[in-house]
Amino acid sequence: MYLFMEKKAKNIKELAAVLGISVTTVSRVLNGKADKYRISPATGKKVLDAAREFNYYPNRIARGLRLEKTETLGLIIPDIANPFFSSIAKTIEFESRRHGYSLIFCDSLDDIQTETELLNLLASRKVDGIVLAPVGQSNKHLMDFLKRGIPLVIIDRHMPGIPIPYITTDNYSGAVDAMEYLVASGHRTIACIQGLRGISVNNDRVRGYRDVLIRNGIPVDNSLISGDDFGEENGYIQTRILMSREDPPTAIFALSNLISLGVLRAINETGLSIPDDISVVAFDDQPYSSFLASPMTTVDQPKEEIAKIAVKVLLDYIRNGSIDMDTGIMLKPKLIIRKSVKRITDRHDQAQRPHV
Amino acid sequence: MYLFMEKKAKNIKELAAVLGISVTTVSRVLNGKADKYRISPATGKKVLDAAREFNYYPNRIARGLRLEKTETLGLIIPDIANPFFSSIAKTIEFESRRHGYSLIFCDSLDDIQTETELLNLLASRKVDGIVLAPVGQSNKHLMDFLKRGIPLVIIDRHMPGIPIPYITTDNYSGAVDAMEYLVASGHRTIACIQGLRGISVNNDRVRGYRDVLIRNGIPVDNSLISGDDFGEENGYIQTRILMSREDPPTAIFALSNLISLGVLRAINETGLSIPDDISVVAFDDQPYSSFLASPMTTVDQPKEEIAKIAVKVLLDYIRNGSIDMDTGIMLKPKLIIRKSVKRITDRHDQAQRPHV
DNA sequence: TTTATATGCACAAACGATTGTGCAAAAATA
DNA sequence: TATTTTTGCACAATCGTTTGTGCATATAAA
Repeated sequence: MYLFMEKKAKNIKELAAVLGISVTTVSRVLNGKADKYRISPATGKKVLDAAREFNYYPNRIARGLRLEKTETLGLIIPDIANPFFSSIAKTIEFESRRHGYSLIFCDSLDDIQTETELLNLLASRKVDGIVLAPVGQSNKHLMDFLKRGIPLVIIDRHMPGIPIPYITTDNYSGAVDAMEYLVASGHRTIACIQGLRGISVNNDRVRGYRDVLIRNGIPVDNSLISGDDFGEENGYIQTRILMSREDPPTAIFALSNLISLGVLRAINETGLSIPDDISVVAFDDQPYSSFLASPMTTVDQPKEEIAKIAVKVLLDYIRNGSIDMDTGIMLKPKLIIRKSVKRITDRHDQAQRPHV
Repeated sequence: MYLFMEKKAKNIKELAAVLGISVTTVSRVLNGKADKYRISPATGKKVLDAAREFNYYPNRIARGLRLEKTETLGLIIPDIANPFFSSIAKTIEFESRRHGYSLIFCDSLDDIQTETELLNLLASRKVDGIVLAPVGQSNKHLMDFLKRGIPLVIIDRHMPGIPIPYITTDNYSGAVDAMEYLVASGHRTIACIQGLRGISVNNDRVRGYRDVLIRNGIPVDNSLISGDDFGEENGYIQTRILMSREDPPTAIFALSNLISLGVLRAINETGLSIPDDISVVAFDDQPYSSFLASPMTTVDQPKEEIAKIAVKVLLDYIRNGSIDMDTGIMLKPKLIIRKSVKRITDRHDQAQRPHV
């Protein structure tokens, strides 16, 4: 009977009791402060051995209360089922844990109300800091949240004029690369299916789209810039509309991976094929991008870098209690060229394009 | 100046102070126990108003310490970047929050050592319960963990002979459906690229594969059952090997979505095409499955159901402090037929297949 | 008017850890 | 041996809640 009894200590008091010493000493040893408080090596060893033997793990809730830090970070993401975000979440969790932090994960369901509630929830749970991939255009709730003094960094988007550090893709540069490639391939009528208007991600990408056209002397046709949502459905609808025009585009620039899935569905249904009938470039590379009916040319965002840097910036913020609020990091994405863009022989003897 | 000062109460003491009443009363009102302790409605209203006005949110760490429950669940998953798991994670987070629980999310990186550490970490963080998608075959660490008395449910896999409730797909039935379809389409030489051997998920799927062959009078060729990992690379390698045989299979049954991506890569490289040269059926449907070069026929696991039921079972477990440890729920998957399987006209006048 | 009951709230302990300070005993110095 | 210094550890307060119990005052019953 006795043989099968697990030796256990459910709290530091029990552990101290079996050792016949005070909880103070046990705590100090366990926190590596034996030297600072002049605990003898003999006592130190006894404590360490006992902790192992009795399978003692400190109660981190109590610890959090006393230390006023929980070694926990919060992560709020609009949709974890979106591979772009799940990939970022993976790295954030890994990096956090590597630094001794756990992660409370929340999905805002792309809803700003939920996002607001989640921020408060994380605050009441006393996370030491938050990584937020914000939804929506409004940032009033963020301004309010700032007052609580909880370290916060933003990823994916940035909110101009609001003093919160951010780490994002250089969306402008990504769009420019993609568009230069399309233009270089001879395309002149290029549609742009955009996501949520008004947010930085979208603005920057659309700006890249326009600039490249202008720079190449191609008139910007606003009716070719359509859509208003990063989801699949939007991609589908806009493509159906675009392809029913009298002068359909020869190429579509889809501003998100989900949009591009919608584009594919519409093209499938229309019986067209990529790239022969229509060329497509999409933002955000995916593991399956190269296995699609026609392997997709994509703008690959540096997801891992974004996540790593976000955690690093956040931890600095936490440790120093402050940070340069102008911290804004934009990472260059990479154009991955596959087979979804057709090379068009140009009818006009196009003047030499100026280079970027 | 005064106008711009936010009214704040950082803890219940401050709030009680401005109201001129005791923290006891404040706490009771805030927890809806006004009646039980006969707080007058007037006082009750005062407290509620003040809480709102002073933007007071209780410190849930302190609460957790006192109540010995944190209203937090733990989730351990082998790879959040895998869409199968990210989709499950999304539902688990949503359902948890709906019931007032937050989620500490951990990625075990498919590593059993990490998984063990995470279990201890979550224990020391005093989560009220854990949903675990276990990695590896061994379950010794789970047996050890059980002694801690923390409610635990397992998803995706089940561990025979270990008293932990589980919720999984009925993998056997899914495999049977897929195989019956392949056989009905005239295939006789069907390869099976499996994942990690020895675990229930894999065993059950392989058993389904075998049983259907036997039931249809097709000899089981063990050399057609290959592979040992659920990853993409395994799918790739095994396909290359299979396709270089003298008698290559006419169909491949890929036992995971990642394996099927590897299969696609190999087939692509070999210059073959689906379904003309080779048919493919894969376990686990994905959002992009229908947009692949040839839309893939898949076994769709009831991810959302699994997640919902897992949370429900776990919460029951937590509330009752115990549960029937024989709880084991297997949900039927659904075969989604697309265009990756070729209908083969049978050379032999095959006898009527017995039906399931 | 006196006694019994109901009403409305506060005191103080507890949850499990950390830490400034204090106090013996041992060692070093005088 | 007497004094000072060092060594080794413990006391008790604290973090922000929750809650059993108790104590006045107000109301009802006698």
